[in-house]
Amino acid sequence: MQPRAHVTLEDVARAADVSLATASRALNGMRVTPHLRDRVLAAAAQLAYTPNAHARALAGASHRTVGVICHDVTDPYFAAVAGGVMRVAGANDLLVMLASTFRDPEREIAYVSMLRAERAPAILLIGSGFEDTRWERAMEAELKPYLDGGGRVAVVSRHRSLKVDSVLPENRAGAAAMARALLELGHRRFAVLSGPRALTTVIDRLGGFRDELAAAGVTLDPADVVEGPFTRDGGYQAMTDLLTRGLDATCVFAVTDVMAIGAYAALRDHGLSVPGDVSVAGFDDIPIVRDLTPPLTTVALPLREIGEKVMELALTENTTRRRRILRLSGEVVLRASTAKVGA
Amino acid sequence: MQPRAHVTLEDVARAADVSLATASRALNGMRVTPHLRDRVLAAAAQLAYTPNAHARALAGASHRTVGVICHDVTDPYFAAVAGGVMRVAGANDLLVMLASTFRDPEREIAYVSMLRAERAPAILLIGSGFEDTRWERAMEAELKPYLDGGGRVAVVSRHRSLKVDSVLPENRAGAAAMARALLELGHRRFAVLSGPRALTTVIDRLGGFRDELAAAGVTLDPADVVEGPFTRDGGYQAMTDLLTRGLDATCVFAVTDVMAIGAYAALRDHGLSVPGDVSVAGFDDIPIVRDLTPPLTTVALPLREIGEKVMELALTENTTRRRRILRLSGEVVLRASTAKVGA
DNA sequence: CCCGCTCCTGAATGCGTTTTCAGTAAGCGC
DNA sequence: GCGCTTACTGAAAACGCATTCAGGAGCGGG
Repeated sequence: MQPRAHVTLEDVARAADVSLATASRALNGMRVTPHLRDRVLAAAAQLAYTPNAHARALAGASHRTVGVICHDVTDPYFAAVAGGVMRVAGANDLLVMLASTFRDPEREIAYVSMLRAERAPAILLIGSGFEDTRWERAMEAELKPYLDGGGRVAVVSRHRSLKVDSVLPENRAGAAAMARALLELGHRRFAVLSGPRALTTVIDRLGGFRDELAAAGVTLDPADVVEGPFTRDGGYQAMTDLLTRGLDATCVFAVTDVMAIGAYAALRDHGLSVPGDVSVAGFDDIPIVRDLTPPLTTVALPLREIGEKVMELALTENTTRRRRILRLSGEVVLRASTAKVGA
Repeated sequence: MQPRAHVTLEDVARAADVSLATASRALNGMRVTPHLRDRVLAAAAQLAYTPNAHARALAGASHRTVGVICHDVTDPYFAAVAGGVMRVAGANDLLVMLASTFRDPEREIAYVSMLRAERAPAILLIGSGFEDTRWERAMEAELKPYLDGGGRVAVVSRHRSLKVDSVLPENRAGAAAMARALLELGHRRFAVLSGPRALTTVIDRLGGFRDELAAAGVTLDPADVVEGPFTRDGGYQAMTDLLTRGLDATCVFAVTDVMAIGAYAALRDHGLSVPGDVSVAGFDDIPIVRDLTPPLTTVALPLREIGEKVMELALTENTTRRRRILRLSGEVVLRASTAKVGA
């Protein structure tokens, strides 16, 4: 009763009593006598035939499975971006091979290699890269032959480290705008919850924030910048460190919403209220932050659009002479987590 | 300067001056004279050779890309489960083809078909199915030839609709336990924020909750059960409906944490406090709910483990005579969103 | 010193499609 | 009715790799 492991085109051709070539053409909508086409289609349906994508890819038909590599599928930031990626993929009948590195650079490179083996026509890298470390070199070495082989690569937030088409949130400008907004609320003493300093995203957000403060004559003491991983617990830990050491600031800027969520928890555990005792601001505007109490002031990035754009970048030919860079700006959204000083 | 589109095994063999067969064996770690093996490996490295996964799959080597279909990549519930799936996939050198149906049953079936074409050795379906509708019939029809062809299917929360290996949260028992916990707090008048009633998950959670109340002599008026999509906005809308129509209950049970988040927002917008004016309970224990204000009382499911188990199910041969069902129980976690009545 | 066995190697085959190429039947104009 | 073009069809090659099969070299035992 066990049917053949797989129904092949040959089975369909035989059932329809035509040649392989004709069956193939009928199934692919090329010109075939209606009479024969119907017979082939009927046979295919009857046998529940599904073309073998591998054979098809081998034989030269373009294949429709792109690769996406992210740091952590679990992260709300990525989830939001992935939403955009998936919508565009779905609209183009593409399948997405998704890999989560869980922030292990070694795995990231291994995944590129696997995606290369799959002959994915495009690879998307989502999440910020390291600035100038051996990992980025290795990544470039891995990507080079892929690009040479006609593969397309598009990235989010890795403009510095990788010279490929990219979607780039205006991290620097966004952080600067946030600095201005906070200064306007009267804040003068700041603390920053920073992510790993080697990440380009951190460099830009931190730099933009600090420079804007400096322009207003406010200096950010390096001791008030605490570093932690880009996670909720990273934010919790960083905020706790700050509190233990004696927090002097009236306002805390977390370079990431997810870290801000951790900061909220740490502050609550220390009996401090937001924004009563200290104002908190984040960056990204992941969906959940508007449902926090208080809703988080943040730099709103068009997360879903970022995903859509990076996928579109990977899907369209680059006709320009240079790599394409799409800069998407963020917008400061003031919510209840930040208050006027003295108010 | 444009290198060959792709370096093939033949190129490597030629460069190493050995036969194709030897090159293949050397690369796959089969017995080959060390001298030759080194030459092949060196040539491969030098040419940046990457085996073509399609050719490999065609030639009969098992291929390592499994398929996962979910309702919405954007949903925190799925993100948490996906975390587990991805960990196990990573540990087994598997690539995951991920498809998000965005709750369109038609797309779900289309994706199964695509995954079938990709000859994925396993397909995972994550998220609850419909009870007994034409979609599930169509799904079964699509899955049948796949299973017959040796494909493996494992699902989460679809035990009724699909007769395949499954991981099954104890929805009914969990909801019953929650009912008991809430009764114990003194609540007698309840409202429920329900998802689409055709979903097995809803049937079980709602049923478990209602039956347990009934057992305690408390009846749940159908008018107090409001239905909405399994989303934050669905919860917001359902809660708002309830409030507009005049909320009589002291406690609201949302069949999903995500819906509870919407309920929080609706309550806040109506100037009601949780749990002062009304207690709220959820289901799932997605990570964010412990950072809500107040932290949400919920039925904690081992989300990541669910993902790990379903992947393991799909990866291991079913040696038993019947389909395997892994029941994972949830545990009521009382947090600050529920209060004693009259306290 | 020869036979037989073991261990490797290389040539050839097959996997399921697409696509080229050649061939055949039909259709058209004269 | 004949020659030419057009429109399909079928046979066969190619895609890149794993693997089977047969042959050859090396080795030990008799």
